[in-house]
Amino acid sequence: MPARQPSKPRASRQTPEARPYHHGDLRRVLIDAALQLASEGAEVSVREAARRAAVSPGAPFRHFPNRDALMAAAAEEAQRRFRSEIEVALGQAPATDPLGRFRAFGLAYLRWAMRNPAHFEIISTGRYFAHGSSPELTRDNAELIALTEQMLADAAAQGLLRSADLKRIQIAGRALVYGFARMNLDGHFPRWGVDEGEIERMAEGVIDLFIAGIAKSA
Amino acid sequence: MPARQPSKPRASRQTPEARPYHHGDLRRVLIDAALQLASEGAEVSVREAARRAAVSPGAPFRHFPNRDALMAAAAEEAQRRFRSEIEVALGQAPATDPLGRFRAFGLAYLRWAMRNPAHFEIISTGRYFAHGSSPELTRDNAELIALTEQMLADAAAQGLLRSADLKRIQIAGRALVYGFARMNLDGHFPRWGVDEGEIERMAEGVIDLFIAGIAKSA
DNA sequence: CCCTTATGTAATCATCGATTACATTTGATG
DNA sequence: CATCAAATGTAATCGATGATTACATAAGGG
Repeated sequence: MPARQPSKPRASRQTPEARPYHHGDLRRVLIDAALQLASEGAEVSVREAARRAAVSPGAPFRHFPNRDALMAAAAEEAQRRFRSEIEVALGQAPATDPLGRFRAFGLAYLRWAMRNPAHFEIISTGRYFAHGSSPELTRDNAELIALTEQMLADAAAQGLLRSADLKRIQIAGRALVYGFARMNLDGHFPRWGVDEGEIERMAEGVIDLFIAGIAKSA
Repeated sequence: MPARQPSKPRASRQTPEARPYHHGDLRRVLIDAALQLASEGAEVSVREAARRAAVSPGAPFRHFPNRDALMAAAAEEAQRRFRSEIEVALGQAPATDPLGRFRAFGLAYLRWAMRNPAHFEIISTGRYFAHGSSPELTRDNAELIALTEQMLADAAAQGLLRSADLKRIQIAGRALVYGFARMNLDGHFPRWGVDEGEIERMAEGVIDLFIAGIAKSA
């Protein structure tokens, strides 16, 4: 090991490989490590995240009271990315076409879920941390739901829908998209997933089928 | 402890509380314990199942090579119950009405999933054991899927469907029903679950909406 | 400068899945 | 019966994990 002067406490200025005692932004690094582990298909453990951050196994507990809190923080980060992508997609959809916006929303939703399955699972499953334990996640999700309700209300106002039961349509739409994402996650799409774009095309087809089903006339 | 005659090897005939060395049907008891644990919301551990069977922590591994194998066996048992209930429902639906059978199938599927959420998860999620590791489960599931495909083909043959893309309809239907079940599982139905039947009524409504969407005319 | 607070380490614990060596039963075969 | 091999259960142990505790080190404000 490199020579260490015991009388000089300023460790931050030591040899290059001498890591300073304090990490800098361990909390953030742990969240990133957790998301990274998940996306690699590995199971997320606090210790492995600590290992990746080159820090002792107990260190993470200075930033998170328990494993669930780390997962909740990771979920919040993932949700920010998810939501950001959806908002970009909606920003390109004309406000005058509510069903078009509905479609764009569903496409962006599924696109992200197909490409970030592990992160989607962390966000949605409530297995890694207690369901209502993250107000940010709850509020964020409620806002997304409110968005879709607004689109359906607009569509109904323009007389575009066959049924007036918006609640039912909204639940069905959520179930359809959520179910498609989870089928992908849970391995229910066998080997026509060899073509990367195949699943995403099917997602598009399913969304279009649904919209055609709720839209007035043909 | 009760007197024990060391010269008499016939342990099965001892005092009432003296458990025989061999359990009798440990394999089955372990599977039931696993399903019981899951339905109680507890996480299933091999040790806890062994505890409930009043057996040593190593005993289960005489019947299952590892935890996943136990979960797979539990999944197979759950799938039998699931499938049995669906077949009963289909037995009461007239063969001449394919869309009615489709509806009955979806209702039975969701009814069981709503009432046995933990077991539904074990069957469907592929998190407790490798996905293709149970041929029985795979085959069983494929048969259920084939059932729905047949219904849709019959409906198309009778000219009941608006679209000829049966594959797309079938995937959408699966996603819808699977998504609804998983939303319930993952806690996406907040507190209008207080009324027990409320969710099941919503499930019915969603299925009807879907069928109305794919059926020809109105 | 000192002292409080934040943050990291080391050591330790209980639980879990899994393996190994050993003990007990069962049941087939002679 | 008697014997022995196979099946099944136990005890002890291992490595990994989440979590806690006591202690060490750094940072920053009086």
